[in-house]
Amino acid sequence: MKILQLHLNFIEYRPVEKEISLAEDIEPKTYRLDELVALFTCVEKGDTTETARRAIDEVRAFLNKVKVNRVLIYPYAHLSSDLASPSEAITILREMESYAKLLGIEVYRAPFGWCKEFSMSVKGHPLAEQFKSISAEGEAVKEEVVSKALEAEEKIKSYWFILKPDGEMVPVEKFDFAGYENLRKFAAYEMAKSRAVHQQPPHTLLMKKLELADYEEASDPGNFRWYPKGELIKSLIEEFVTEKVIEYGALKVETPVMYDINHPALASYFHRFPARQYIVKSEDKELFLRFSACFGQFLMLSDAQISYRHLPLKIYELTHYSFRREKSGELAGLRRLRAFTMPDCHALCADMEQAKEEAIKRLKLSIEVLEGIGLTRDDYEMAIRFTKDFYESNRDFIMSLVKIFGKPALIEMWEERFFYFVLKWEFNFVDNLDKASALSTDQIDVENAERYGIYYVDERGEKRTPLILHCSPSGAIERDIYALLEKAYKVYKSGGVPMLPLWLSPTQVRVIPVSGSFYKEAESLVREIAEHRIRVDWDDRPLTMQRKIREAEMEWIPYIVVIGGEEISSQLLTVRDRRLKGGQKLRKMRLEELIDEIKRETSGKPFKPLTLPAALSKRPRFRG
RNA sequence: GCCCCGGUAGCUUAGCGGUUAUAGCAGCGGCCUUGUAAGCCGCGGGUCGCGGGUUCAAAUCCCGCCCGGGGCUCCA
Repeated sequence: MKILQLHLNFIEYRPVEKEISLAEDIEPKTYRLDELVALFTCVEKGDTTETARRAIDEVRAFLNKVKVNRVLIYPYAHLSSDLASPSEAITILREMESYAKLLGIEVYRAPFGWCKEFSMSVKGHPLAEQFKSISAEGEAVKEEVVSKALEAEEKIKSYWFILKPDGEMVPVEKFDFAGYENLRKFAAYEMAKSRAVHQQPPHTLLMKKLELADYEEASDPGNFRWYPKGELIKSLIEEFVTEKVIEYGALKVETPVMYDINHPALASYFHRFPARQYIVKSEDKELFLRFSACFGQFLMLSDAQISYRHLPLKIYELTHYSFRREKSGELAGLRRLRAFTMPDCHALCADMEQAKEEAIKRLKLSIEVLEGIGLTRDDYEMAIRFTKDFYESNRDFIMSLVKIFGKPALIEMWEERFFYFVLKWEFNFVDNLDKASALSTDQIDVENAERYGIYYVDERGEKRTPLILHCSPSGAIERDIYALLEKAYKVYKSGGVPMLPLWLSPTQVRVIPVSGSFYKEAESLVREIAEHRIRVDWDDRPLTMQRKIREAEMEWIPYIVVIGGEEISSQLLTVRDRRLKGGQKLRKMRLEELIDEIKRETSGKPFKPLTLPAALSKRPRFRG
């Protein structure tokens, strides 16, 4: 017996005409049921009333789980090629019905032998769609989940290890995590993934308080608004990542954000995860919003003429945005969004040797990028995932990844390949709630070149399929900001002073005149500093100096310069340095020294002006 | 999507069946103006998330929806 079990919002069906003479008598009107579990049932040769009862026992366990007590038994022959005879089938279906009634289930049965039309709405939770195969012999009942991805997940067998930089591979349960607290948390999160935390993630409070970003109720959940300061930080990181990837040698392109659901090259991708897409209905077609830059770039590459001389060929796009309609309960501040900004760099490689060589370069690139953004190796943990086959023939390569990273890494090894890649690594940030999320990642893809018809021509003039690496050197930009804010909060929690890297601080220098009589001097100081491409502003509001300093500190401003009579007569500035503690906070320095110090510390990083007025009295408040 | 928790002024919040719904910060008006984390006085400001219901009476109780947080699950 085969049962397609669906948890429904509703179903409507209408018997249209009898298909066989044995068909049951019934009034041919429209029947409707709400909030139920439908059992599309196919009776096979060899099924008995015993099979029927066992099937209902199975179903009842599920009903308890989803707290539903209404069931529709719907004869559905299309699930098997080994059907029982109609008379047997009717008997068994009736047995299911009466046994279910006996168990106190509210049960309905659609008529057998009719051609019926029906429409229904299936619920969206992971257990809503299940396929059951109930055997006649009474052996264990198999339960399969219909979604291909979930099916793959079931088959997957993972073996977890810690790989040390010296090359030793230790099963996770035998590894001594002393001194590797962060790695322990990461491993625990990856392997168990169940942890009850009832706390607002700290970064969501900070993103509002610092006027960086906020929820936008008028949009879909997980689509954010960005205030001027947040937009500045975000676009600075975007530009930095882009500069680094271009320096690495990638070709920067731009591709559409939406694609035709019915395009042959994309259909298989789309239909694999239809519930995760945003759909846009246009005049005569349906389009889905991209969840990564893969399609656009692959379609472009499949039209390109590529020679082995061009390889490795690197292509890059910064997606504004990528869309993933994550389930509402999965969204979390800037950590998990439905619309996010994702650098995506692919590399076509001639063969595995070239792919490995290139992967090493990209690993180093990713470390540099995170370092530049302000995350050191203490802030993230490495995971490497691969198939057993790949491991056996590429041990040295895997070791070298860990050696470059320089800390023990979490290893997940799969018995067989069910994704499109043979290896992938990630850097994962562990936050204040002990949640881990991936930042940088790279994958070795052995499948998509063929699927998209991407070829290169080798030395002998023959068409060959390249390998494709998929790398995001920083991960989603929003997630980088999440990591910076969570890191700042960690510092704060342990008694330190939270701040952003100088090159990302919206205001780098705040000038505060001691009183109204020094506004002129303050303004000209601001002009002078701004000429050096430093983000400087000044507090011209009618408040006390103490108050202005307090507010500048609450904005995490790295340098606060107070200007009054002393500074003007001595030609020395009094600079309050956020990084210093207590009595040491105040430094006496010449203007040129301050400028030099800032230029030195921000060298190699992009600069953008803050799009807010330099005079604070002219600034609106976006929040509180 | 399901389960649990929450939503009161721009922000943080008191009130949790019974006068005209608290307060601080912010905003606006005025006063005050020299040394490193909150100067003083006054004035505005509320569809108590939205919709429905129960009640003589609802911010308060019930139902549905929206938004946020957490969990389940998932992350191509």
